[in-house]
Amino acid sequence: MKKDRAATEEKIYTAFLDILKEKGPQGVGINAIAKQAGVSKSLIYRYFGGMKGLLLLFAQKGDFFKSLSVIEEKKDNLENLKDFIKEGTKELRENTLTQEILRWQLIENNEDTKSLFKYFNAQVGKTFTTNTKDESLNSAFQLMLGGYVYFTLLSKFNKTFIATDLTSEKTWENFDEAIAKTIELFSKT
Amino acid sequence: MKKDRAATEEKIYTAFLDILKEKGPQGVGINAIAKQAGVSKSLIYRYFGGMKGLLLLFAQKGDFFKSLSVIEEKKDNLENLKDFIKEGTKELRENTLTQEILRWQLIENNEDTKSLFKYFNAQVGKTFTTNTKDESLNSAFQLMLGGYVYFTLLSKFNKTFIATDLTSEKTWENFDEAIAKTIELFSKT
DNA sequence: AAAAAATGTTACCATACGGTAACAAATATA
DNA sequence: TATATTTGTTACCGTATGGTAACATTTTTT
Repeated sequence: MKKDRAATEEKIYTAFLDILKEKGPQGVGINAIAKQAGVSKSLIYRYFGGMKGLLLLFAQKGDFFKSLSVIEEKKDNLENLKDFIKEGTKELRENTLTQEILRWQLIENNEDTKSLFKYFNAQVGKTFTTNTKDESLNSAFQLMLGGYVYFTLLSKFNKTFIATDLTSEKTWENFDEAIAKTIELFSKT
Repeated sequence: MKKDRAATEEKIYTAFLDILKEKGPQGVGINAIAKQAGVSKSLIYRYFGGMKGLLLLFAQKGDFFKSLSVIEEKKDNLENLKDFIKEGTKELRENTLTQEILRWQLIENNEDTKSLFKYFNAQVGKTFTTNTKDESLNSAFQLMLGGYVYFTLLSKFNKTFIATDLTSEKTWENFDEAIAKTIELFSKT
C-alpha cells in the first residue's frame, strides 16, 4: 500500500468539509469523518489533534466568503449599498458552508468550536459592519440581515414560513427589494 | 411503593419540558427524560408511545404563546400594531420554550418532530400573519421578525453580533424602535 | 380471598460515540 | 543492508444512545 501523508490529510479535511456541508454541524464527528475519508480515525488525532485541531485549521484557513471582498470598498453611496446587499444575500444563499457555520452558532459554543466562531465572526464583522450615522437605520439593517440569515437557514428543513414560500426565487427578490426600499426611506429622513 | 399513573405521566411530561427549556432540542432524549423524571424509560413508551407520541401530545396541548391572544384582535391601526410588536418581541425573549422550538426547526425535521412543527407553525401563522396591502412592507416586516428570532436564538450562546451587544436591554429596544419606525415610513408612502 | 390487570423496575440488546494502545507495513536514514 | 522513523490499520475500552423483554409489585376486579 502506498503511503502519502499530505494526501491523507487532504482526504480528511475535505471529508470534514463535505460532511459539514451535507449533514450540518450534527453530522460532524470523528467517526463520520474517518469513514467518509476512507481512513482510520487515529490519523485525525495524530495529524490534526482531533476535532478541535481540525476546526482550528478550518478557522485559520478562513475562506468563508468568496465574492464579497470585491465590492467591499464601495459601500459609500446608496446605489452601491444596494448592490452590496444583493451580492451579500446571494452569496449567503449559495454558500452552504457559511450557512452551516451560522447554524452551528445557534446550537452550541464549546471548546472545540470556540476558535472557529472567533475567526468567522471577525470576518463577518469586517465584511458587514455598517457605518451609517442613523442609529435606527443600523438596527433596521441588522434586523433584516438577521432575518435573511434566519430564513435561509430555515429553508433547509421548511418549505414555507407562514404564507411565505421559501422555495420561490420571487420571495428572495422581495426580501432584497424590501431591504433596499427600507434604506431609501430611512435615508430621506 | 405507591403507584399513580397520572402522577407518573405528569412527571415525565414536565421532565420533557424542563429539559427542552434548559438543554434545548439536543438534550431531549428518552434516557435523559427518564432520568430527569426519576422513572423507568419503559413507561415513556408505554404511556406516550415514545418520543414521537410525547411530541404529539406537546403539539396538541399547544400552549406556545401566552400573552399574544389578548391584543391579537387589535391589529388594525398603526399604534396598535406597534404595541403588538413590542408585546410579541417581549414574549419571544421571555418564552424559552418557544425559542427552543424555533431553534429545533433550524436543525432537523423528521417523523418525530413533524406533528410538533405542524401545530406550532399553524399557531405562529394565526398569530403573526400581517394583512398589509403593501407587499414590500410585508416582506420588510417578516424580515425584521425573522431577524428578531435570529438574534434571540443567537443570544443563548453569543454575547455579541458584530458590534451589537446582545445582552444589553437597549439593543432590543433599538430593534423595537427600528421596526416601528420602518412601519411608519412605509405607511406614509 | 383469589385471580386478573395495571403499574413499575431491572436487565439486557444492538448500535454508535470519542478516544487510545498495539500492531503491521512502508519509507527514510544510518 | 540493517536500523529507525513515519505512516496506517485493527482492536479494544468506556460511555451513551434508543428500544424491548422479563420480572416484581401494587391495585383492581371477580
